[in-house]
Amino acid sequence: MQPANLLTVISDQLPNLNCSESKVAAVILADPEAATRSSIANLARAAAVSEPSVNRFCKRFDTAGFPDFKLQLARSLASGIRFVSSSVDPGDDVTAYTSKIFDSTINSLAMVRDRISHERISQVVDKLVQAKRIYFFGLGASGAVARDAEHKFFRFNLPVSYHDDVLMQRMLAATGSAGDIFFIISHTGRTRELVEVAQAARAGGATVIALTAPQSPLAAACTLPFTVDVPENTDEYMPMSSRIVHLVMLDVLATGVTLRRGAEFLPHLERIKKSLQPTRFPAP
Amino acid sequence: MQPANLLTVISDQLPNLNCSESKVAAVILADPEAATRSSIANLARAAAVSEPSVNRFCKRFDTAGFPDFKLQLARSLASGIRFVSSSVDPGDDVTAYTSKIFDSTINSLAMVRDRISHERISQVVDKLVQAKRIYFFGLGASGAVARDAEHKFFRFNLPVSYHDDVLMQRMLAATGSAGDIFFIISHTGRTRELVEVAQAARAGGATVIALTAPQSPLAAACTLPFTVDVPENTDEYMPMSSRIVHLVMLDVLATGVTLRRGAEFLPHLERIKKSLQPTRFPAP
DNA sequence: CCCCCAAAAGGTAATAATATTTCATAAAAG
DNA sequence: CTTTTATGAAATATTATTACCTTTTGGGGG
Repeated sequence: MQPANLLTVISDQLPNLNCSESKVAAVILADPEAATRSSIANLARAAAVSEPSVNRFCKRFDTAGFPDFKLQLARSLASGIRFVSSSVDPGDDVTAYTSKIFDSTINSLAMVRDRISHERISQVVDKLVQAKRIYFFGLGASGAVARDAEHKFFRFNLPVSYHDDVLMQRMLAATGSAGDIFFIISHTGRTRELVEVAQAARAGGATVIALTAPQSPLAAACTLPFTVDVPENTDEYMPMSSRIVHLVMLDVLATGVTLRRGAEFLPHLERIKKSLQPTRFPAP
Repeated sequence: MQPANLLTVISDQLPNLNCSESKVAAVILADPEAATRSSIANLARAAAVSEPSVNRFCKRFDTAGFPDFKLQLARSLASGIRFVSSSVDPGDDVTAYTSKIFDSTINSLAMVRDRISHERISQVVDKLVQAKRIYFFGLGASGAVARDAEHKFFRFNLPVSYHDDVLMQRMLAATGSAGDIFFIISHTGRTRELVEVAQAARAGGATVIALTAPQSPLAAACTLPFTVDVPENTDEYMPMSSRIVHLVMLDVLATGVTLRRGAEFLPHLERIKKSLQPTRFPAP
């Protein structure tokens, strides 16, 4: 959707530029941020060329003119900064690592948002709506995700549980049958235990949905793979953002199911909400 | 620090705007991308106001004028943060509710990122680094957050546990003493049980940190309130994004602690990572 | 209840800033 | 010695800003 980063394009084209154009390029690449703020006269002066030269430079890069060029530049800078600064260094101070972690999480979410198959979400919601019973399975960090999922799906008035105990998972999988959904959550999709659980559940005729990495053994082993591609953090200091993405995906699924249930389901939700009131101090 | 997203700022200010300013805001929010491309005359016409009104609008939002405003707008658009005006409607299709949920989550994160006190993060990290023992407490959805926190903090080689059982929480709070940290997570901060637990733990000399809403009874009851202000979703269909924000805040804290521990701590983390290898299928 | 004033909001038109085009000239290539 | 290409000066067009004027609004006295 977004065209290639303007700064990259400029530096790629650097050898093909003529004298005054490359002077302009040099000034812009030296401080792109400043370039977005200056006027054409300013920039021309800084590059020691005439204003029309700057204008020609802009048009060369498929922009309508100088103002449009600045706009595009600002855009590439904004998206660029966030991608570049995504890993935490040992020397980072609070401000630095805090925004890096937030930015990288936001990026993962934005990326998945733009790439996720809505078709597939629809299919998964279909299955969940028809389910007689749902099990959420996860281990380690994904155990917490499974627990959160249970907490969201119990509202739908059907038997839902989460399990982070491999033995329980195996036993439940062995007894699964048509109408049961085993919803398996795994960051890597390569955990042997979970793959075996998926196979066992499938053998019994149950539906197995896996929220996991694409092209993983787990995705291959289930009936309906629901894969999200979250760029792997190789950085030692960086937290896994796949957990977060998984949680949001489950929010989406739960919302899909709620909408499918229709408006007559709302009083039920309202009742659940009300039930918590006595446990709380009144709102200010 | 990154300035707040311009679109978010505009919609925050929406109620404080006068007639023509809100007309301008409406046009911009309806199609921000188009706004970055149009001239001031164009936009004024679209909003049925005069050009100076648009200019005044721009200055109200701390920009130098219309061109600068467009630049900032372009920047906000490129940051992966998309502005979301409406919440989920019963008539929404998959595409609509999926992006609404993602966008609203991303927005909450961006908002907290720009408003959080780094000073306070630092203080909390200080406390956590010095802890002899950490308990994470949460109920309901925050129980899953507490569980995730346990999974992140156990790496630091000190006794960490999570509890979502009120009786356990009470008993542990009663036995807490200096050097213990009770880290209480609550979306509303108004759960009576948790407030009482906080008071009990504090009475015993333990440090009580609460990740919760500002100005809540829980924030008042603890030694070190660590508040995040996540706009409340009044919408029936919309999931709570505070859970996600809390998880990311805990990521930040864990990263802070890791960095404090220094490089000699990395082999320890590496060992933990290696321990999982036999449980997995090899990576492709 | 009305009138008048003050303050705020909004528009018109003049002005300033900025960008673009046209055209002339100089340098390089053929 | 052309022809092409690169470049800048100046004119023009576009766009934004300012200054100033009109209308509206709301709030006390008369």
